[in-house]
Amino acid sequence: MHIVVGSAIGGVLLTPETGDVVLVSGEDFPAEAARREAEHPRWVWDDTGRWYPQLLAQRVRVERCIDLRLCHTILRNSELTGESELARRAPGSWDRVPVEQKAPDGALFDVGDFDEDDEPADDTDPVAEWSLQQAAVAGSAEPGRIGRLLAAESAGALIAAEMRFAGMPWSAQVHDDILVETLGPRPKSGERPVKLDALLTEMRTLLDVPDLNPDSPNELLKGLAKGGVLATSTRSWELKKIKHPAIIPLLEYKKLSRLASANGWHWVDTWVEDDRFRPDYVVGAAATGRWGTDGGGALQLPKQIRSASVADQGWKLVVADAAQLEPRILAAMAGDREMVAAGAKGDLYAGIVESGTIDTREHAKVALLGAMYGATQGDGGRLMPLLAKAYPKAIAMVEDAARAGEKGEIVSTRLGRSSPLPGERWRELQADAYGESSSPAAADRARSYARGWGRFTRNFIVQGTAAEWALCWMASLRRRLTALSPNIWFTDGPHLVFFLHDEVVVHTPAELAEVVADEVRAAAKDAGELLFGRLPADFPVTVATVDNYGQAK
DNA sequence: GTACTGGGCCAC
DNA sequence: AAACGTGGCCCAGTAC
Repeated sequence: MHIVVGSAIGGVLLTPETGDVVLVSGEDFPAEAARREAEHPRWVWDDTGRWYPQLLAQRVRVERCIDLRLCHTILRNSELTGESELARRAPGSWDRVPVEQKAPDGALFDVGDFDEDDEPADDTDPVAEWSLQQAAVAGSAEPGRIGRLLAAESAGALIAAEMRFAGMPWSAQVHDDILVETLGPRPKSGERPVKLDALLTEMRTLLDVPDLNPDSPNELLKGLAKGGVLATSTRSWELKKIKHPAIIPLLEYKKLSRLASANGWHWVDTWVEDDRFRPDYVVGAAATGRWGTDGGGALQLPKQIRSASVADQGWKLVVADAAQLEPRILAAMAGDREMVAAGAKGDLYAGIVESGTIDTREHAKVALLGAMYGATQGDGGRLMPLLAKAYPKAIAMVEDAARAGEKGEIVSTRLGRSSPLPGERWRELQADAYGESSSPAAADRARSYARGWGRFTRNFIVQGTAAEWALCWMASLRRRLTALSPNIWFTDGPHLVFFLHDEVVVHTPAELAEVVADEVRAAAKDAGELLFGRLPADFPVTVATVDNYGQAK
């Protein structure tokens, strides 16, 4: 049973699969949704971010949905549905950025101005779009796979909205303590924290450059030169190679100033309210299906401040991450039983060493990462060929994906998310390299761009399939957590509060922490089966039950 | 003032 | 050791 939700003059139009179409006022919509949720429908709407927050605000939670815009994007691009009517149509309103989303710098996209020549949009009816999508799935060679992807993506949209609603526990007080400890007391605006100031004074003295400006790479380079330090750039790892007493306070300065600017007092003021951190998750932000965030920098919470995420009194954080997820995805996807076996004992890299393929764990790691990223130099590039001998199936799969990308072809994940085509400029460059007026330089450049796109497609299939695994993991975990404490509002029981590629955090009453940990593991098993059936591939998760996020790992 | 780019660095 | 994928964010510098 599904119910399509659309807006109409006078309110919200509900179109159930069977039964009458109903118009309810916007005000009555949450109550009506709550009433119908009892029958466990799948809600079908254009953008989860447009409908679900108002439901959550009225304490209405839904079990299942289809996010038409997210699904539209997948279906338009997927190789599995390339022949569908939906994919063959000219771009329309479903291919546009939804009106709520913001452009960089905070300006709103004006959807009306998207294309001046466009007719007024006549394709916005969600019922019609839903029919097209169902037809696309039904006509696909792999309806099961693509269908699972759409369900998982939509579950992700619900989870993103719920995590935003719940917020991640965040103690402004503990965060402030960390800042005071490392930087000194909060300075007046425009002033440097005292510890940064002391480091600057020390640098200036050691270099004998009283006007050294450490905040501009250009100025810093000049200042270092004036003090007799010849650096080619101001990157930390470059500076580390230089032996000079001023380098030590400089590196410390860079570290502290990063903390102050990215996650300092201003960050807390902006992103933490009522001891909750609420980033805006963007489902499917990356082409690979990985999520992004809009504001708050939730993709890059430095380890330094994670201990400020503190569970409520009587509650715990259950922090779980999938161990070596991407290489395991690679092994399972390729059906490489040797590589799967290497990971069976828990540490895949150690398993590779044990098999006699590569000498040390560290080498095994860079070689495998190199295979997935397309390393050509250093240890990764050098050692990767050893893997090709021991694990031909796995390595052939990523190599094939790279070759396809170099030719400008599409590659796809396990469930059928497909890579975009390279841009206009990329094609021009390739065409120029074969044209009559081609020069050796143009050919070199074309080859270099081709290899670049090959690295993207090589990584796409692994990163994208790992993102699918993570979506399935979370979707299953969400169901399981709800089942643990049914009939109560979800933030009063164990619930997801954070997600980062291969890691989740659940905020839970302490007495349920152990059960939650079991459910996290069980959900990982579900995810493996959803993607790979009964193939004997393990996706172990490490689980830590802690009082604050900093204690995990 | 706003828009854009590159440098640098954080996360996975 | 530092080149090899996906992001976000802050800052400085520059163009308008």
